[in-house]
Amino acid sequence: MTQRKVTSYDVAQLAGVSQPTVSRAFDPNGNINPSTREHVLATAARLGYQPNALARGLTTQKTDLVAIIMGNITRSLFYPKVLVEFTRRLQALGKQVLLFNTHETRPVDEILPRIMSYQVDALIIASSTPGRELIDKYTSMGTPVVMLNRTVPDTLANAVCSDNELGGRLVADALLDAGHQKIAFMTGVGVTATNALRQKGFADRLRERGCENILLEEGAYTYDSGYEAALRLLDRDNPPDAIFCAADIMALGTMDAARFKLGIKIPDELSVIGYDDIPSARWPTYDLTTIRQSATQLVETAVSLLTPSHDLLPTGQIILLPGELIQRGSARLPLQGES
Amino acid sequence: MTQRKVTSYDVAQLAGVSQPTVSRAFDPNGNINPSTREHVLATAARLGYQPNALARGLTTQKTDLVAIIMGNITRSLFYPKVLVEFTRRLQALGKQVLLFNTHETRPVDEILPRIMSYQVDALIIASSTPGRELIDKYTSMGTPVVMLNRTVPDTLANAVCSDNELGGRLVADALLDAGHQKIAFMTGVGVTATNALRQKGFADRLRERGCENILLEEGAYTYDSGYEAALRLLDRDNPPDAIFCAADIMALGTMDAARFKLGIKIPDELSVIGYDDIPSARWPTYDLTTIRQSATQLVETAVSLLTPSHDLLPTGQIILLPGELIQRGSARLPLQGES
DNA sequence: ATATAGTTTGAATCCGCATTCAAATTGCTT
DNA sequence: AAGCAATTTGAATGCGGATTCAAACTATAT
Repeated sequence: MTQRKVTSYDVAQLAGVSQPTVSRAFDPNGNINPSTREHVLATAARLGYQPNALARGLTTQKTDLVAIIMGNITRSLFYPKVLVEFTRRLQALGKQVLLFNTHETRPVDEILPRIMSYQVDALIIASSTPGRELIDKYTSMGTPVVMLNRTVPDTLANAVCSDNELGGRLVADALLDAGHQKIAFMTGVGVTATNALRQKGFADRLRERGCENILLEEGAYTYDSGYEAALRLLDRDNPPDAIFCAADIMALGTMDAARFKLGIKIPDELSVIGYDDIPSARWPTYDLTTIRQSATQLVETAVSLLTPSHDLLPTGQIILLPGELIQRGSARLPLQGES
Repeated sequence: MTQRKVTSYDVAQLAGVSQPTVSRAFDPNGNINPSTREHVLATAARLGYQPNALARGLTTQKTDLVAIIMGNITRSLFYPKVLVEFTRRLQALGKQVLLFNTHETRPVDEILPRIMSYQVDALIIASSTPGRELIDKYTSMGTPVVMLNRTVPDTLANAVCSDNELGGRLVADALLDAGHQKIAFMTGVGVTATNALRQKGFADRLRERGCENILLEEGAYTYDSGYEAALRLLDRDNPPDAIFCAADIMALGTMDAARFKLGIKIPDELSVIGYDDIPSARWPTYDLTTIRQSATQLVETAVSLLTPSHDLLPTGQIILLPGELIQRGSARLPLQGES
């Protein structure tokens, strides 16, 4: 039942060579006679031998493990998509993904040491924000750290972010161009950078164009919170005629609250715009106008930062990827200037 | 920049003890003087020492790594939920998750050896089906293997599944009770066991109650495929007045196709029932009647199979978890027998 | 045939920690 | 105070491969 694992010594013995030779056979750059390699590999295959990644990692100081740390990813399909893109790409590079979930009650900093004990080659942090000290500790020890859609000021780690501020500005322009006056912003929860930047770009641009009164309502990055926040926002004396939600998933809740609970017509009486372009955004029921944030592109960029093609890995870089306004049916279109 | 990692020898030296003593200080059951332990741990903390999990795994033959293998998980939030539940629970047990994605072009069996090279303590396979040989190889080597919602006949691995056949039967009863006659089933893609069992239970029960004509249409576990399949199904001479979709996500597509493309009223002219109870199912737009399959419960059960509280791990077990019909507004309710 | 450079190979060692086993220490008993 | 068990500790070793270095062998040049 419990047969011992096959080791390189077993293969060596059966193949009539020494253990280092087996090791070399499995090293693509190993100095070994091609015929010997062939023989060793054949023997290995016969025994079902597979090098022990732990032992290998111990000597080479390289594990091919990449840790991915994510917060709550089940609010919408955006982060699951990000996760899958990461694992696909990393697997293709021969890396394996060590996955961690941060919980409200279990902050990043507590689990980081546990992660690092596995000697991961790199660290990807998405949708949760670690403390600067730890980040810098690992970065300075030579472990590349890349944050996704989060930044930590004054750190050595790199970050790849959607240009949230630009996204906010794009939405502001779209709403003003469509002639909206009473405009609201539905925030995400907490002081996540993404949330704040989307709001900042949005508010800044509105003000630049002379719109000062922005209604604010707090959501929590969930459908339900969007639904509730929309009710609070719309069920008042002077309700907004346009709502920009910090995330698509809240926009969906907003639309449903408006349409089904309050009987408000979209986009005739209310424009709703989201952020992310999750799959449901283009379902006919919603047909949500939104800022597209490409998971593929974010991940691609993040991964490229991990492979130090540059000799010394860059530090403290923040790469901003521009989003794109996807105009669909949930928001009034810009006036054609025909008055 | 690249300072060497702190090892147990460094701690030992600074603490004035031997390396084994450091090791014992970190072992909760280690035979060590409490005061010595305290001193060692303090020194370790001062140096920022963290035991190397690789080295530890090499000697103990236990890595606290659990591999999770999943196929395409971004079609709906069901599998992301499963994944998050797994990582949460496993993390709580001190385990780490090694995540793998199977791709159409990259079958499970090819990546399994790579996974096993990391000496994972257990293997969880969801939404993709591996070959029996490999499964048995690892199981017999002492690595517990648990499959989720998949089974492989005649294998030593355990499986935890929603009782798909029962689910199908529940839906059949609900539709017949509501007086439906022209009933259709929308399949998932391929010969996944879940899909086939849902269909079997559904068809069997319909036949048992005298309904022989079941329309079949093939979907692919996506919103779009559900949309398309619904069009094919409804845009014919004698269209069904009830559709049971093998997954919620297809049911959503079906509803939108019916309502928005074909102008069919739900549930007055058409009943739609799904399977899973994903979050969107209870959004007001959809209000989808469905079979609830609890991710939490599936995961909980699967994890309990990994911790061999039983001395010898059970083999070849298939645990079926009953689903529950959640009646919402997308399907006509059962007639109250008032004729 | 002999010297020399280039290939291949194996013995020894290391990676960082856990564990075995014997030695040293401590505590109690009588 | 001697005797013995229970604690506590350290030296040595192993886990499974990678790597260094020197030895053995091959090929080429003179």
